Amino acid sequence: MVAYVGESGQGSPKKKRHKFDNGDGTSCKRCSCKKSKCLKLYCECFHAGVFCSEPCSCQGCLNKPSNMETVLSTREQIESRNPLAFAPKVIRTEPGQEIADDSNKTPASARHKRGCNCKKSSCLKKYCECYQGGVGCSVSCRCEGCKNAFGRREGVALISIEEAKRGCEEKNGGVKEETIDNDKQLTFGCSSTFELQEATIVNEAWWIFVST
DNA sequence: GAGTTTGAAACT
DNA sequence: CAGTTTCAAACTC
Ligand SMILES: [Zn+2]
Ligand SMILES: [Zn+2]
Ligand SMILES: [Zn+2]
Ligand SMILES: [Zn+2]
Ligand SMILES: [Zn+2]
Ligand SMILES: [Zn+2]
Repeated sequence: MVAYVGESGQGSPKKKRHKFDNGDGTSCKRCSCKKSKCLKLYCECFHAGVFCSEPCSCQGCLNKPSNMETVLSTREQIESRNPLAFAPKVIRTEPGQEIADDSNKTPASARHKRGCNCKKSSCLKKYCECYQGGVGCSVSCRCEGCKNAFGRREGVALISIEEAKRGCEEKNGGVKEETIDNDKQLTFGCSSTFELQEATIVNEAWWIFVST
């Protein structure tokens, strides 16, 4: 198995530099778990793959080098249920170019791994993991009323025309009328709903915008 | 510092 | 899979 990344980790570059130096006390704070014993993903230290250390104010902590066996086995247990449990929350491409780039591109280089599920924060507070990570929301997010300052979730997605027609036939009894306008716009309606679908050509293929 | 709000993680 | 509970951080005062 992979060597556990401890506080004095041998694999990590030995940087003593404090991540957050506000200059006034409220800095470099770590976890303050009370019930999880720092052996569940609730604990940010455990979740980040590091042992608890000096700045932590946890109670009944078991996330220590002296408890390496339990830490590792617990970690593997959780990882077996969810292989992405300890993957980086945010995937960044380059340290420099992350913000102020893609306004409406779907791929989105820097994104949260599974997206957020914010209901009340509008993704504009650190309650939102996307916002906290400094990345915009993406199609994998299921946030409501997203106002993420780093980029809002796209309200639309692209699906292939084949997929759209298939859904139309399965759920609505088939495609009703289909018209092609100068090879530029394709329109068809679903039989039962009369819902009009408009498709456009992107990359030599028909695509339909659907709200998400 | 105490109390509230929030959404991920855990549980059923 | 969905609904509920638990949890610790973010936030407010
Ligand atoms: Zn902890
Ligand atoms: Zn800790
Ligand atoms: Zn701890
Ligand atoms: Zn969010
Ligand atoms: Zn998001
Ligand atoms: Zn969002």
